[in-house]
Amino acid sequence: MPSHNADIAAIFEKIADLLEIEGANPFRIRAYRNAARIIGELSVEAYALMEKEEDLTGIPGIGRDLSAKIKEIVTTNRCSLLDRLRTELPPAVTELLKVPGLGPKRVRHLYHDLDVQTVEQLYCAARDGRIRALPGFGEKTELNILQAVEAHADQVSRFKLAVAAQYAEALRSYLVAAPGVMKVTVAGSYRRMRETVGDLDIVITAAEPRPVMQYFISYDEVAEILAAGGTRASVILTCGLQVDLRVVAEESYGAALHYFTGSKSHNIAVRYIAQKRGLKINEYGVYRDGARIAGESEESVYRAVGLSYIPPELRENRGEIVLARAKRLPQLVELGDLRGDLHAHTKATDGHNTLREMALAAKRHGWEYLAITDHSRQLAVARGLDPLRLARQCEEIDALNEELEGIILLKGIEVDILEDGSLDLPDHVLAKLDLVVGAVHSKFELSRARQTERILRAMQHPNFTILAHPGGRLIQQRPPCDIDMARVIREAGRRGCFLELNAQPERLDLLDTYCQMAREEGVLVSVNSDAHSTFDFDNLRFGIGQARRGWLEKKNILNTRSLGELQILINRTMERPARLRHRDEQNNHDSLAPRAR
DNA sequence: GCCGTTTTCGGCCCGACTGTTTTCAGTCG
Repeated sequence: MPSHNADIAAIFEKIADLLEIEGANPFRIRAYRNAARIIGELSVEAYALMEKEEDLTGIPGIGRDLSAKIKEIVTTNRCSLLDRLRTELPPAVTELLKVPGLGPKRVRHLYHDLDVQTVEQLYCAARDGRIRALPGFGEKTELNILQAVEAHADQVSRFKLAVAAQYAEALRSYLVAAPGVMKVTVAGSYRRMRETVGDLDIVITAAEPRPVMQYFISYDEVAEILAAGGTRASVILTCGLQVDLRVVAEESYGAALHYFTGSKSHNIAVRYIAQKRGLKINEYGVYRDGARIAGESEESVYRAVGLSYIPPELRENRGEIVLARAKRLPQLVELGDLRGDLHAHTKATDGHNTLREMALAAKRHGWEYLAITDHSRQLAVARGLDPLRLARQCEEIDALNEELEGIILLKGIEVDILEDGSLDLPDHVLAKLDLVVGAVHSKFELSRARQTERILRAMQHPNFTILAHPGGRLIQQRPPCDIDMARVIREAGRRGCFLELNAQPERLDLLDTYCQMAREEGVLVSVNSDAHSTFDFDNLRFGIGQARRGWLEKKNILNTRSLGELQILINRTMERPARLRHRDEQNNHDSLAPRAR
């Protein structure tokens, strides 16, 4: 089996770590880190490109040398440079870099002078007082290392976006009441809507920074103060989340916000462009010959370097800068563009609300339609529906549609895709529904070939509409299934099927890179809540965040369509409630007629 | 190690805070 992109990325990261400890050229190290990121995010496998004899040096950041190393890794599962580095340094020392306060220089000293190779050995050396004697170290540093290792043991590395949001929003409402505060914005990966957040970066404008800093570190939930200077402070909250806060003057708000939103890679690229134009960008503004020319808003920062405004979700240095220069950035979808939701559950299976409650909640969100898609019988733990119970639910939906104004319920099912790719309900049952959402809920560990075939076969069913949570992963709990997603997306395009972007905070599945692929293949994505209660509709904001990270526009999203347009796209003869049929006839909506697939 | 709207060689983002120094290196974001 050839190496996957994730394997290649891990090798490049390891090489970068080891080179850094060796004291190699920092730009060479950066090249490996860049390459690790780029390969890790690539939406197509490097080995697949090689099979097609495509030139890997066409990938930005991959030159002749790295291209050769990728080929070496793919064909031999080894990398001779890494093998050589391993003979010079024990690979475990790279673990020491993860200890806060330890960088490559200190790790090198610890290894060469004290033969410290592991975190355990580091802890013993600190406890025995051997570290303070090293040049450049002192008693305080030794104590910090001791505490960092102790804290490291039970540290949660990243927080799911929705969890971080709870802490961020509470802290934000505390901070807006700080003395003299004008603006408070949570920046960083939170603002970029990454699926997980490592820490919170908060930018504040205020005339006087010091009272704000004092107010911040007095927050009830602050467990530990890591640093607190005049304009910048870092704390750890009781939940374990680190918060970095920066206070700047009003005139620097845009520059500071840009800087603290990142990503790091995006910022480096933008500053490089500035440098080429004889400008300097820092968190206070954009400068020419020491004179401020921009920085009060992010728009002004981008304008100063000849770029159009880049929304935070795009700032990953994945090609957005080239498009911003050409003024061809996508017009990203917004939460308000949604006209309905195509995946929701009720009390009939594992949901918590009745049909009526879900319908009324959807109406309150201002939507035209809501698809009811309870589980099918195979999912016994959720009391999945058999044909009889499903038929009863359909009757209830018909009755509600006749009664309720301003919202239409669609009759659907979240049907299990069985191991062989068949669907969990008979064809004649599925044929009666408005839409069929297919999902894998078992046998996650099948081989890539079998898992891919399973899904392709399911999509070939004439009534199949949407593939739910395509990757099957649960963030930080379950890895994604091994699936050839490129093939699945192409097949969806051929069959006229759609892919779901499931907005549940623990799923956020389709991944952003696959959203980009779907967009390129012309496959529409349905951003669905998978609501199990009326509260879950609010999760759609995270789904829309992920869609925006995947460069999706309103036109790329299935459920931004009106009911009439949706009906054409999903190609079902929906039995419309009598009052709507009457209106249709009056308006002579020819375009609503279903089209043959 | 990559890259080119000055360049195939000589560049490669920038500043705050801490601790160990006694003017700055290391780390972090």
